[in-house]
Amino acid sequence: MSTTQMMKGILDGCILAIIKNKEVYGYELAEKLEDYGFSNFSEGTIYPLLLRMQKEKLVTSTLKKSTAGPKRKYYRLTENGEQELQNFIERWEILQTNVNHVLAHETKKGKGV
Amino acid sequence: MSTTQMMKGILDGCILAIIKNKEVYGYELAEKLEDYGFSNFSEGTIYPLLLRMQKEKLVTSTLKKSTAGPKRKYYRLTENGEQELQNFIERWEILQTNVNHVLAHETKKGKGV
DNA sequence: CTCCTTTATCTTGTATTGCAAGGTATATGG
DNA sequence: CCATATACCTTGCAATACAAGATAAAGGAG
Repeated sequence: MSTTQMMKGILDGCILAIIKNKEVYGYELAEKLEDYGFSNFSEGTIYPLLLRMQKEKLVTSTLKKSTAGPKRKYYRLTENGEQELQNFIERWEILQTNVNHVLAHETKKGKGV
Repeated sequence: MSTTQMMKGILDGCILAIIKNKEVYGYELAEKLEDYGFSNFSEGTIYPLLLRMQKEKLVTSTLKKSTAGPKRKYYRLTENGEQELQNFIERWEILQTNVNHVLAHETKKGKGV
């Protein structure tokens, strides 16, 4: 059991949520996720994931010049992506409900963290 | 993105939580998890997971006769298992906080489910 | 007794996905 | 030309959920 495993299938949703608000590029996205508290994850995670999401038509990308390096690839949500984000939110809420229900089963015995 | 992927590393914690309260056997555990709302998962998920947890010394097992079939293997938490359950709860709370923070970023735009 | 159903466990193989490690490309400054 | 920072990509590995199928024990029908 590790934090790694708990991220499976959840990072996707978080990325969709961030992109929805405004165009972002990969490097920037990684920084934002760190700000949100998702630590210890590398570019080896984020770039393959973005490419996968583009292949699934959840996002589109546009190259734009940067002032300080190679071109940035900005991502934007497609309609499919918005739908998928909504699906993720619903699944996440159900998951939270179920897991918290199971844990309440345990913490009711008195183990306030 | 699927429900399957979102379960990674989370099922472990839920199982530990259920076992903590009272000895249960695999088949029974599967039924309980379904009651808690975890649908669509099979014995091919639960038995390998229980064996893995036993190998990691998180649980111990005892065989007991059943009135209606082969022997049942009852599982019980070890001290390591209790510790791991506490670790899981902490990780789960952090994950919830982070993901909900990201989603608030999105839902603030007005999309009440 | 033999066959079938229900209960209960285990094994094998596959797909998904997070991540470390390492590689490539562009702009600026010495 | 070379070093550094920014930015992106590829390869290979490890963890794990699950479908499909095998095994085993007990009770009832014929």
